Amino acid sequence: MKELKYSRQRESIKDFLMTRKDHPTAEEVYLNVRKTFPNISLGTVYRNLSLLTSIGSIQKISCGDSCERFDASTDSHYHFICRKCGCVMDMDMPDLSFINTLADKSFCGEIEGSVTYFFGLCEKCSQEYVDKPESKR
Amino acid sequence: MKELKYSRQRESIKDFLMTRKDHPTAEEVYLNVRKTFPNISLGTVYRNLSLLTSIGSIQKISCGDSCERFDASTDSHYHFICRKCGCVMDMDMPDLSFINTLADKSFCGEIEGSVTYFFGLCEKCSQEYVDKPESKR
DNA sequence: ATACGTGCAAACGTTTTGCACATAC
DNA sequence: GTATGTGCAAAACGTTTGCACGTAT
Repeated sequence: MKELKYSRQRESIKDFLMTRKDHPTAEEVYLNVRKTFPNISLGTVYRNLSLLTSIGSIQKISCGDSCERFDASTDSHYHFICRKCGCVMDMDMPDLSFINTLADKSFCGEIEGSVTYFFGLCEKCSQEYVDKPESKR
Repeated sequence: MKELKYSRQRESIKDFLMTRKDHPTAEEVYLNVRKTFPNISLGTVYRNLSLLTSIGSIQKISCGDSCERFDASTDSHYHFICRKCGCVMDMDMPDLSFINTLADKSFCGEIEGSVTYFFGLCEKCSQEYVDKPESKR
């Protein structure tokens, strides 16, 4: 069994993620943590992000984007992805886990869970659509 | 506006996808289409897969896996991913689009749609769990 | 003292792209 | 004839890994 030792870098990565409500990519984490640890390497960031994910301390979000994103809040919640600006936001909405029961009814294996992403236009981007004349969209 | 010209390679890619109910990766498409066009390049496969996706002729499935998968059936349906063998299967289950309405109620932007993936054990893998003694799992 | 973490750089797997040639129209 | 498609190879991209050194315990 592998023992977990403290590291300032790991703490700093986790701390940074906790300050953010958007969902930074590994690169963004790297650029920010570098302000505190100028010599930290991208490899270390990846290693720690994946370690933190595996111990359930953070959550990895795979949203069909080219790269993974990370979220310090690990309680189950839903994400929205804006098709225009690409931002990823938390949704504040009721639990949907009953769809797993629904799925199970017509499925022969074993449903353990599900992931749902919503997409569309975020508040800011949908405002722009309303404000601008069609020609400028 | 870019004009779309016929190509035998593209047709062959689409045809191959239509014969498959699992959801091949670009690599798998490449290996199979190569039986008909031994000189086809992986680049051509990627170019055509992304072109077919953009005209809505096929569907791209991003399931947090390392690579994208492609599906010739473009009507909205749900996918299941086995956490053990990694297979991706279609779900035969009722429409869930009402969750978009549900999401919209507590959201400030504009919900255009959603993607849901179910995960767990497929029929085959869940059978193995039942058959084998715990020590062999 | 020793196991675990780090920085660095090289390697990896997937996908994209620049180019000259081939093909559809 | 011309715009679009292709094959090839190189590059880009995000991510992982091997190694020697550093640090926590």
